[in-house]
Amino acid sequence: MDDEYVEAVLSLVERIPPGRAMAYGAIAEVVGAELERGGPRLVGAVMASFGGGVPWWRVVTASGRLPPGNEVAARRELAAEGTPLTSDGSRIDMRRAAWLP
DNA sequence: ACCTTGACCTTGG
DNA sequence: CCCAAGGCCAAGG
Repeated sequence: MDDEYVEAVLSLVERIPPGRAMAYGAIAEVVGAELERGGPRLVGAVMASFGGGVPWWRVVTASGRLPPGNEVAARRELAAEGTPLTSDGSRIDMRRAAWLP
């Protein structure tokens, strides 16, 4: 992916308010609407390589599952900012937390 | 150019 | 809830 696409994704993630979240697919739709390219998998690739500088814990799968590897840190952040979670606490409740710019 | 690999998504069993 | 199948876009070997 090129820098323009990476920038678009990262700047969008930065705008997600605390306590809310966006799915990879949703991000792909918003960004793709302007740049005419990309998709959920590409967004995932961007976050994997360049997501370190943004609130990556607010980006989850469509079903609210947290990204692999950093569940521990993610849970702490989410709990701290009061993100709506499912009863078992393992996933984000996307019906309530979903956010669109 | 061909094939494999992903922080994906939806549907169906 | 878990798994498999198809569809998806781009990168890397």
